Parts: sequence; C-alpha cells; structure tokens
Amino acid sequence: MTDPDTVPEPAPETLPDSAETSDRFAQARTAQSVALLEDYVELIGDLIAEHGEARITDLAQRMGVTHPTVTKAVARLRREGLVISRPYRGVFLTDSGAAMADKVRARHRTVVSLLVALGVPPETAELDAEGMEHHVSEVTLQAFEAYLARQG
Amino acid sequence: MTDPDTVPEPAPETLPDSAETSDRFAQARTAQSVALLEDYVELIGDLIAEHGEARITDLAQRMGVTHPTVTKAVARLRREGLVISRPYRGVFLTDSGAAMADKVRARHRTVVSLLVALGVPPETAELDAEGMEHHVSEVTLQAFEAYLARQG
DNA sequence: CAAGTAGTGTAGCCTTGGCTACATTCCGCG
DNA sequence: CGCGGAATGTAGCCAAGGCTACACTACTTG
Ligand SMILES: [Mn+2]
Ligand SMILES: [Mn+2]
Ligand SMILES: [Mn+2]
Ligand SMILES: [Mn+2]
Repeated sequence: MTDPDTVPEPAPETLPDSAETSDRFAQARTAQSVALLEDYVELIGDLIAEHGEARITDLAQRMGVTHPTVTKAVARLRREGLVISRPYRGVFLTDSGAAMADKVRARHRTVVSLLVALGVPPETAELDAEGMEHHVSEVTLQAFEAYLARQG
Repeated sequence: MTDPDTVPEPAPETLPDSAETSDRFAQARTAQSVALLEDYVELIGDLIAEHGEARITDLAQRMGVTHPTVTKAVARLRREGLVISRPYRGVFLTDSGAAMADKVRARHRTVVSLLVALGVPPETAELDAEGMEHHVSEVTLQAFEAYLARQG
C-alpha cells in the first residue's frame, strides 16, 4: 500500500470520458434507491394530515401494492430513521421524516407546475412528475422555480 | 366467469381518489423497470458507432459497474429481443434494439436541451437528465420540443 | 508458437421490492 | 362479553441488479 514503487496516481489532466459517464449513471442509481422512501414519507405525511394516522392498509391502497410490501418498506423506513411504528399501530414520521416529506411535497408541486407551464396536460404532468421528481437536483429545482416566477 | 349473477363491474362514475394515485405510482414503477434497458441500448449503440462493437468491459466501465453485472444485463436484453451476442464476442443491437436506442438518444438530448434552456448548468443538466428521461412521456417530450422550438 | 494478460463466463452471495398464503391481533357490534 | 371480519404480521417465493471469487478463452507479443 505504502510502497513508493507503486505509481501514485498519475492524476490525469484529461479524465477519460467514461469516468463522467459512469458518475452520471451512478447518480441516477442513487436517486432511484431513495425514490421509494421519498414517495412513502410524502404519502405518510398526507395520510396523517387527512386522517391523523397512516395505516398499513391505506398505504398499500394508495401505493397500489399489497400490504406485506408496505410492511417491508416501513421496516426500511424505520431503519433509515424516517418513521416510527409499533405493531398494529399506525406509522408516524420522525422529525427527519417530516422534513423529507415537506421537501418532497414541495418539489413534487414544483415539477408538476413546471410541466403544466410548458403545456403538458395536468393528468400527464402528474403521472410524469411522480417519476421525474426524484431525479431533479436542487440546482435544477431552483431553475424551475425561477422560470415559474418569471412566467407568473 | 360467465355467471350472470356476478355483479358485472359497477362502472363507478367517480373513481376513488386512491385509484388514480396508485396508477401514478404503478406507472413510475413500470418506467423504472425499463430505464436500465434503455440506458444499455443507448450505450451499446454509442459504442458500436465509436468502435464498431460493444464489449462487455467497455459497457462495464461506462456504466460504472462490474463485468458480471453487465453480463446479467445483457442476458436480460437478449431475452427482451433487444440485442444479440455470442460468447466472447461483442454485443449487437437487433432492429428493435436499434430503434429503441435512437428514440432514447433523441429523448435524452431533448431533455438535456430543455434543462439548459431553463438555465440549468450543462453538467447538472446531464446528470439530472440521465434519471429524468425515463419518466418523460411522449406527450411531455413533445411539449419540451415545442418549447425549445419557440425559444430558438 | 507459447506465454501471459486481458477479457469473458459462471457460481454464489446480498438487498430491494414485488407477490401469495397463512397466522395472529384488534375492534366494533350484536 | 365475546365473536367475526378487517387489519396486521410473518414466512417464503421470485426477479432484478448489485457484488466478489474463481475458471476459462482469446489475443498480443516476445
Ligand atoms: Mn414520486
Ligand atoms: Mn411525488
Ligand atoms: Mn438514463
Ligand atoms: Mn440517457
């Protein structure tokens, strides 16, 4: 490891073009791995606002999956510190979960608004935004907001 | 199945609000399941254009994954009829694979162009587009193109 | 032409996110 | 109060998409 004979990283001035490319794909993969968590916390927040609690069955219905799938997802959300839950009781957001829900909900609205502003029909905008939103970086989000602001 | 006693779909006028919601998530899941295939065929097309062939190692490097991961992906691409390949030979696109590659490449460029037109820095646009593109429907894509056209 | 290295294949492991089937708990109502 | 159905938990299956370790093939090059 510390052998001075080993070439110590030539520090290439011109990065091979595949380096940036692979970073791009890596970033998309990372975004995908948090996408489901984001959708769940947003939905849990919505259900709590509507009904005071988020039940497994309601989550399953709204997500369009079966209840064991939700149970597994909730286990992961717990591990990530985004929710708390006790058996046969509902699911509730932690502070960090609530913070994520707020950010995700705002971003969702911005993405939908942008698409609509560009002439996409509202139903289509809603459908596309549900997937796109998770790949919209902070910088891009601000560009969206700036555009919406100067449109009025 | 053909029993006339069974209620033949009440055809609810007002769909329950969770039905549309679950469809939205279902669509996002479907888009995600084809995202990787799309990125692979686009990349395979690029490599063939550059080097006359797409090798497993080059794909692995550009995707930022290891070569067994690529081998598995290629097996799925074969199953889906998008590529042909023989052991120790490169990977090549079928007609339908080439058609998908063309569509995906054009869509990728449109999404990047739109982001840049909205003021997103090119590097960020490239990063975000890599994930977003797979959730951009035909309708939304045309809205993007229309916007770019009237911008000039 | 024969090594040796680079490329490829294969086996087997893990996590995520789906599912079905079955067991258990909870709760509202008779 | 207690019972039955709805909600929840749990077990176990599958496919996809990552990985490492190891085996084998092919190509370059001395
Ligand atoms: Mn979403
Ligand atoms: Mn959303
Ligand atoms: Mn992509
Ligand atoms: Mn792309």
